[in-house]
This record gives sequence, structure tokens and C-alpha cells, in this order.
Amino acid sequence: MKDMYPKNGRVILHVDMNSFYASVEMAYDPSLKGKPLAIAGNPEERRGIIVTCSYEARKFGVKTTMPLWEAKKLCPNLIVKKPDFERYRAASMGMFELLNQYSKLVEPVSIDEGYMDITDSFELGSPLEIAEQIQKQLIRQLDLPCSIGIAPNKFLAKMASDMKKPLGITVLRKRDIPTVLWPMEAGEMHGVGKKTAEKLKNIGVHTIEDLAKANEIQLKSLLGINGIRLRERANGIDNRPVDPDAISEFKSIGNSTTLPKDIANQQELFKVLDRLAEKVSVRLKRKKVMATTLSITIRYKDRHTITRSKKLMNPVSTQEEILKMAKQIFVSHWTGHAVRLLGITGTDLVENDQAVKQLDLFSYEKDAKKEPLINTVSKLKEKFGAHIIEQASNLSNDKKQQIGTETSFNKDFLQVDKMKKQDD
DNA sequence: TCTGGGGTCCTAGGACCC
DNA sequence: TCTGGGGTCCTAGGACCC
Repeated sequence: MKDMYPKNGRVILHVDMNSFYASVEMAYDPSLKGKPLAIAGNPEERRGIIVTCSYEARKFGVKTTMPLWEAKKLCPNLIVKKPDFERYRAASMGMFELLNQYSKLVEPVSIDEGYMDITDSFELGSPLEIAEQIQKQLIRQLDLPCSIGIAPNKFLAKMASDMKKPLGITVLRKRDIPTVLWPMEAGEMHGVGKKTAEKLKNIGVHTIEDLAKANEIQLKSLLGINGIRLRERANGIDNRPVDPDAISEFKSIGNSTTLPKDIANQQELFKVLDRLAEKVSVRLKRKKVMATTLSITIRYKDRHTITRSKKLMNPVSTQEEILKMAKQIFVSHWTGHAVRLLGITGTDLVENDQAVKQLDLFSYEKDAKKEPLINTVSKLKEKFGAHIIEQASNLSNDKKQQIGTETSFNKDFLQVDKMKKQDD
């Protein structure tokens, strides 16, 4: 069994929980087992769409993203629950803890799926035995079903875990690619959505085999770099490592909401922005980060959606600061038409201690307006030590004087940097 | 009675600089 | 009348995923 894979190849698992939210609810309340269960947003309001549903519900044709009313029409006995994310997060933590017992190389992808590199876990058994163990233990300890893909890389493992649901284990070796992977439709590939599938069809690419053998230049002009990557994947090539830290640092934090009804009144919309600002602020603070860029999303009544963003001088994290900027961006882009959805997102996140330093630097703006930079620099030296403003102190006095006449320290600092480069 | 909310990554154009 | 070639930063939007 251990010879199933080449000695220097990797063994990657993709563990994918089956209808996760519904399964967690069933584990929590076993009387729900065997019944058509759906997790959906607010049932009274229009945001009610199916987030996840049990396999019993799927038999009636109920599907993810289906509006709730439509699901109920298909399945009148459907049991509907609101999502309880705290419960799901707890279950998720339990699941990843369990996976970590089999390998330190576990990369969470989302709340309910992850990759594992078990290349060096051979003392625990063959890859298939390990997968069976994991699946059994997830059932025994957490009462949660999963499907597992076993393959030499992430892409193939992901495709494999999708092949048998629920409670499947699928091995996808390199040599299985022509018989198992290639006959599938290109649109079934992870990374190929509706739009890409349509584009591919237009150049005669229907199956994954077509994609694997397609002309690279044509793919590149059609899909950019992504075309080349997809073609590689179709040929079973994927060198991405399993990175346990990949998910640890967030790149953006945002909240959005579809309004109970369309709103065209500015004061009411400001109130919504205030609630969103509060949520974003709480989450930024919990993660101990600040946002340097703020974006807002406006979806109009006709579903036309725009995002507008602003890079800030000072990173923000308080509700007041976020609201102030969000309002500012909003009023300068809002057409006045009725709004369906509003969102606020913070990006370019910096850690608090870093941000504090920057804030302190910028707080010298006022002083800089009045005195030449050279004085500001000595103040900064006092406060932060020479290394931080090294570039400034390396300049000739001439240059310092020159820069010192600028009005804002922000500009000064940037310019100091540039002039230093010219000096060099 | 249409179609949520949380993200990531890529592209492309304009401004600006050397 | 004809106007380089990089590079970076900023902004907007699109595609995709769970």
C-alpha cells in the first residue's frame, strides 16, 4: 500500500465536510437526523436564501442559494433554521484539532474544508488508512460526516473529494487523470465558473481533456495568466504547498447587508452605515488591526453594484472614524437612487502597534506646518530613536531646509525618501 | 416574491516618476 | 505632426469560491 505513491511525491488530503451547517445542527439536535433540513437567512425577509441543506432536502430539489420560498414550494415539510455561526465555528475548531493530530501541515481553506500534507505521516498507516481513520473519528467524536480526496497535489485532492458525497473517500493518482478527470466537463473544474466555462466553450473547449490539450497562446489571450494555470491543473500539475499559515492573516474585513426594503432616504442610509461601521470596527479591533483603505459597496434597486474606495493617510479602526470616511465616500458617489444593499470593507490591514507608530508620526503634521523639518526630525529622533527617521537625518542641511518649507509632514516624509534616493 | 454575505485574486487604465 | 519604455501606486470592476 505504501508504494501507491512515488517515493519523492507528496500525499495530499482534501477534507471536505458534507453539508456542514446542516450536519452541525443535526449533531446538536439528533432528532433532526433523517429529515429535510435547510439553513437559511432571515425567513421573514427577502434575504432568505438557502445556505446549506441536508441530503434529505436535496432529494426534493432544494439547493444552495435558492430563495427560501422556492425551496418551501419544492419541499413543504422543510425544516428551516437560522445559521448559528458560533456553533459552526466551534465545530470547525474541533474538526481542525482532530486533523492536526495526523499532520502538522494542515491548511484551513474555509470553515468546513482543509488540505493536509501527510507525506511524512506514513508511520500512521497508508494514505487510505489515514483517510479512513480521520473520517471515522470525525463521525465518532463530532458526529460530522466528511468526504476526503487523496492525491499528489491540492488540485487533484480537491477534485477527488468532490467525487463521492457524502462520506466518500476517493484516490486520484496521476495515472487516473485521463480516465477519471479528463472526461469531466471543464465547468466542473475548481476555478472554472460560469463565465470561464462559457468562454472556453466558444473556443471549442468542453471537457477537461480539451482544456489540457488546448493551445496555450489562445488560452492566455482568452483568460490571461489564469488560462495557463487552468491548463496546468487540467494536466494534473499543481505545485502549491500546503501552508498552515495561509489563512492566519486576513487581507480585508467587511460587513454588508441587504436592506429589508429599498431605501432612498439619506438619513436612513447613514444609520445603516453606522451599524456596518460598528460591526467592522468591532472585528478590526478583535483582530488587533487597522484599515488603511476603506471601501463601500452600493447595490441599487436594479442590482447594479458599485464599489468605491479611498486610501487613507492614517489607518482607522474606531466606529466613528470608519463611519466618517464611509459617509464621505458614500455621498460623493451615491446617485440618489433607491439602495438595496450597503457594505463597508477595510483593506490594507496593518497591525495595531505598527499603526500606532504611524499615527504618532502623522500627529506631527501640525508641528511640521510651523517649523522646518529639521526640528521635526529631532523631535522624532527623541521619540522613536534614530533608526526610524534614518533617511531624513542622512540628508544635507540644504535639502532639509528645502523640505522643511513644505506644509505637511506626510509629504515631507515621502519627499525625504525620494530625495535620499536622488542623493544616492 | 428572484437571487446572501464573507472573502481572494487578477486585470486594466490613469497618474506619476525616472 | 508625432510623440520611448519601464516601474509603482491607486482605483474600479470582474470572476470565482464557500
